[in-house]
Amino acid sequence: MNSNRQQSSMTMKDIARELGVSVATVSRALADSPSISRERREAIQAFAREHNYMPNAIAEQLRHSRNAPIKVIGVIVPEFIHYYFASVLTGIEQEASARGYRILVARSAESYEREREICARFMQSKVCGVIVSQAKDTVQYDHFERLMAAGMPLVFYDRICPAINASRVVVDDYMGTLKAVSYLIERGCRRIAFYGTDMNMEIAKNRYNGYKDALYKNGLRLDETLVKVCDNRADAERITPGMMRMAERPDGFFAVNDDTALGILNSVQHLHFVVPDEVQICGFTNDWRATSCEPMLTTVEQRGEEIGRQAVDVLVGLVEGALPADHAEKRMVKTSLVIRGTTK
Amino acid sequence: MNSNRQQSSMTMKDIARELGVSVATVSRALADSPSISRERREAIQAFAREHNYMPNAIAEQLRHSRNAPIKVIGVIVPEFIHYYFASVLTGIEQEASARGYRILVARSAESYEREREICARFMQSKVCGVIVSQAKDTVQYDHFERLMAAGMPLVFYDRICPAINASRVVVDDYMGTLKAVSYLIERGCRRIAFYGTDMNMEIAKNRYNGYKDALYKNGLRLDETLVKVCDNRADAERITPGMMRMAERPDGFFAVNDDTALGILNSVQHLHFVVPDEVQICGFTNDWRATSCEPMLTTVEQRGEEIGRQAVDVLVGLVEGALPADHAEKRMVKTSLVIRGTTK
DNA sequence: AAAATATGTGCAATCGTTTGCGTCAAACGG
DNA sequence: CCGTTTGACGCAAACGATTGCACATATTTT
Repeated sequence: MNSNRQQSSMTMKDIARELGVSVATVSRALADSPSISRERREAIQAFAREHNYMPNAIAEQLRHSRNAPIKVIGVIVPEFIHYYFASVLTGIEQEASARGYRILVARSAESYEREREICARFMQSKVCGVIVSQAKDTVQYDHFERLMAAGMPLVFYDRICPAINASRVVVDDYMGTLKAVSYLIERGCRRIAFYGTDMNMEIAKNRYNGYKDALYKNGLRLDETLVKVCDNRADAERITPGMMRMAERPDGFFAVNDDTALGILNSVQHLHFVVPDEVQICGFTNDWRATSCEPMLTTVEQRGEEIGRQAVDVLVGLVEGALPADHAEKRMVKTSLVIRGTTK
Repeated sequence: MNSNRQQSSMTMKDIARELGVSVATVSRALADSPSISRERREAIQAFAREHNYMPNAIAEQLRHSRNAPIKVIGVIVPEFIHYYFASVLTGIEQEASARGYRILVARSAESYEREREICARFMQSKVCGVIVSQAKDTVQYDHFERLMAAGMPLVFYDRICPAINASRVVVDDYMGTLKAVSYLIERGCRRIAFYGTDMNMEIAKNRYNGYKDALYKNGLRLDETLVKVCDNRADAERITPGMMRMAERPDGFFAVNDDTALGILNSVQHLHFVVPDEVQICGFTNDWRATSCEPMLTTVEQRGEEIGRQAVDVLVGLVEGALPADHAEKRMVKTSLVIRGTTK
């Protein structure tokens, strides 16, 4: 119905025509090439500035597509509203922008289907690489394999894909959990419950192993009745009362994320247990809510921003050739335990 | 040091050479043009599929730059980790992706300087339009004006720029606040405190007006000692105790966001006031933490996703010409009051 | 059998830049 | 005064895809 937008496209051709020179001269003048006479150069630059000429990035990219990479990174995030992913995204944006890259962002909504579509779109948008954390849903990896086969640099963060030998940046789940559970033991806990995610995600296994090893190293035995698949608040509130009514009730809880930990906290308080005197609780992430409960939550700081920055660092290395194309760089970011009121 | 990436670029030229035809024929064959013989067409298509050829988006865009817009939207967000902005971003991504657009995302970190740089980068990335919520820092608008002067469609959300007559999608701050404060009055509050942001942001004024009008309409008078500039938890915890020790202490609080409301809740509980019996509290946003406090927070649902979707709808309208280029579409998204435990 | 019509292809220009190479004039050395 | 160097610029090809037009065969019409 309506006319199309103008987008104020002043091109080199326009400048050339206006100043009666060739396009090549304009190009060189704007690139400050010494092979153009001072006067002309300055005249052209002045003219360009006045009419605020901006080079057409599309054309530049097309021209350079043989050698220079397009500085756009595709980023796939399961959800924006989770504190952890938002902080990773912050780190990614920060580092990318510092390195002169832009980011194309998409949300998988934890769905394999959407993840697939996004990969396809990234592929044909000619991004220079992809940074991704898998959807929970994802159990087949054809889309990632297709990217790799096409030579697209790929970096996983957090939720990695064990079946694919790609670069990855993860938090040190094992040590983080081991230290946290050790701390609970040190503070007097003897029966520590573990609320974890479905074991098909790599991070779930590592945290579980950290938990087990902390127990063993401290001479405690593993009681499987204390291990539950539970990774959200609602489930935690459903399961916890039963746990607390066991003959030998837990005196400590470790949860794979703060949402779950908060559910536990709420549950035990409703049952009139005193935290941390009777029950101690430790979460994982250190999100917003960890400081808005009473008492405040002891938790493992997951350092999302650092993970994001590292992911970009690896990807840019791959893209610019600092790292061999087929190299799979594996980095681990250290956690730290943030001690607050839910532990003694 | 290392060789450059391959990105497996199979071009039409490659197909043409391999099959001994011209590039034009390949182009037409892939476009399913009937002017190419059946056999050739199918042979070419098969070959392309097998070698998974993907059209070079860059080249396509360059070619179409005269008439077809580039389907990439630039999005500027102050912070990713705030629940509200994360939900707006979710809405933007969802609608954009549904309409076949991709989003280039950047974070201003509440800084005017960064906002400026981002605008410049978006400009030369040739995005088809920009969706932005201003940084708190921003008091001059030259960067936005430059975008508009260049004919770039621009849509503000949430924090609009009153000095610029651009399209905008905002939440109904006035009515949201009016309804919330009216509800507090209905539940028995007579002295309601208002914690608001610095009044140079449009949303702050509107919420304040909603507060005032709710008071007047219910025959209460405005007491300026109950109005504070305070928009975060730390400040709320600093200010609130003083308020509660006033001769005539407030019996209700309205805060411009949930973070602040939670600070109030925490403060008054430490002073051993019972919520909601002695003090009632209402926030604004309905973020994650609103359900992880005790009692849970009554708050105004801000519907970030809807705002994001509407913003994309307006922008796409502008880009594709459904709306006149110079039209400034102003939309308002209705809020709803979510009643929980901090009110009677 | 000549002319008109299909049918299937290729040529070349185009989008906006970049860049190797050629050109042309002025200046220089001898 | 002629050959060579130098400086300043233009020509044209290239990046990958699209498309109007021309061209060459076949097929049909008079």
